[in-house]
Amino acid sequence: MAVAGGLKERLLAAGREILETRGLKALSLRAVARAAGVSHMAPYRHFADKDALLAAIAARGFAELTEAMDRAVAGEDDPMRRLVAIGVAYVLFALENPALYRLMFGAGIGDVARFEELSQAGATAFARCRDALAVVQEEKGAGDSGQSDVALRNGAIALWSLVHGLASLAIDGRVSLPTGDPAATRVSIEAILKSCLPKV
Amino acid sequence: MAVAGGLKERLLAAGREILETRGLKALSLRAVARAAGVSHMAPYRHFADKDALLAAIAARGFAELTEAMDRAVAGEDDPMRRLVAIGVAYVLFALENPALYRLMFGAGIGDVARFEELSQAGATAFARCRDALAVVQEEKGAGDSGQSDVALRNGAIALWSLVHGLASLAIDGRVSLPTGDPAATRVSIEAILKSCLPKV
DNA sequence: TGTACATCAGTGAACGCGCGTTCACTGATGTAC
DNA sequence: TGTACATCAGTGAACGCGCGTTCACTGATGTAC
Repeated sequence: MAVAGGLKERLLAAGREILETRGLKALSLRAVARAAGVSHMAPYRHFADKDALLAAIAARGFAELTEAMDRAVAGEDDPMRRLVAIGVAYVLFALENPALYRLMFGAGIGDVARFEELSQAGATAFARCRDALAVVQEEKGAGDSGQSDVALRNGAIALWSLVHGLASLAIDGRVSLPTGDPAATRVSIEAILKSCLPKV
Repeated sequence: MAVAGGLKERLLAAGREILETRGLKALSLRAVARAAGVSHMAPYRHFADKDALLAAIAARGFAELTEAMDRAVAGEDDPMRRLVAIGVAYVLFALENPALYRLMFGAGIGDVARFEELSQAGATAFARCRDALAVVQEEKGAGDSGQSDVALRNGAIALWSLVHGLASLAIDGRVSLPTGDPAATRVSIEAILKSCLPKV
């Protein structure tokens, strides 16, 4: 039963599907195999074990998130506006893929540290935030030098914390954002992020 | 076998213990009963089901977190310093109780919304952050009025996002903070938080 | 003071469940000579 | 062109596991009369 794309791709797609329709708890190896129309042992041809399959799905999630951030800044030149656009895109991605987002941060995976591909994909997404912040900081403090490396590192961690925290709280229902109108959601996220972002 | 404190308290304590020593996955109803030295059915005398037990443990966690923040600001009068102290205490609490912290935000609980006690305890903790921020904002913009309610709401959500995000990223190993020396940990958290907090 | 009954905390056997993983296999495809 | 063998993706039965929950129970304590 060799369908176009190969079983590996089909398993990853089936996993994504289960994740968003039935949640993290339903994402078992057997359920994924079932959804892909294959015996429950077939996934072992492509993944060492269950966690390897989950980690691969999570890594794809980070790649998608990175793409979403890239799309959000396309055609925008102002550094501060780019930074805000990235933050908004980040939170929106989490809102649209809540279970995937949780999986990306290790929920349900035994030992996250095993999977280099996953931490790399996460680092790439983080780098988008950090780079956008760097441009804003350069523009602001054009004159000073010295300890700006530390300032960038701390600022980047704070920025990531801010968007990750808001995304998590919103997903877990601890903070409620307007959900009906997409534009209203964006405006609301933007207002929250701006209340913490460096003024320009 | 009626030991001082009652079985309910012992079950909650046993749950806390398992959580920190063996993690969230090991926190089953049967394991808690076992650790409390009681049959696996005994917990049903005190909790409707497994999730009710977990939610009770989580609610205690929020109460502890609130206490930790209160201790952190005791004897400190400067509003901005109070705000930072609360943030640092928040993140430190999460670092010291990672599995409990995850449980507090619903990890492993089927339907968090069922448990009013839990969401109340969370709201109380959140209120500590919001109130500390309110004092800072009052002091800053003593003259203006008008839409400060919205500004406070957004600022409080951003502040909570910031500390929750940093706590989560640190717990999940996505951000590494100095762990050996407690003082160094504090300094590091403070530096990160300050790079995002309103300047005074 | 004694008897009969109700309440209540905890017991322990049993259930059905889906899980991850093992094992030995089938059957198609590729390759060496 | 044909034969023998290796490789490889997927199969399906079977395993042992711990789980949450059901059920009928035991034995101690409280209470009414």
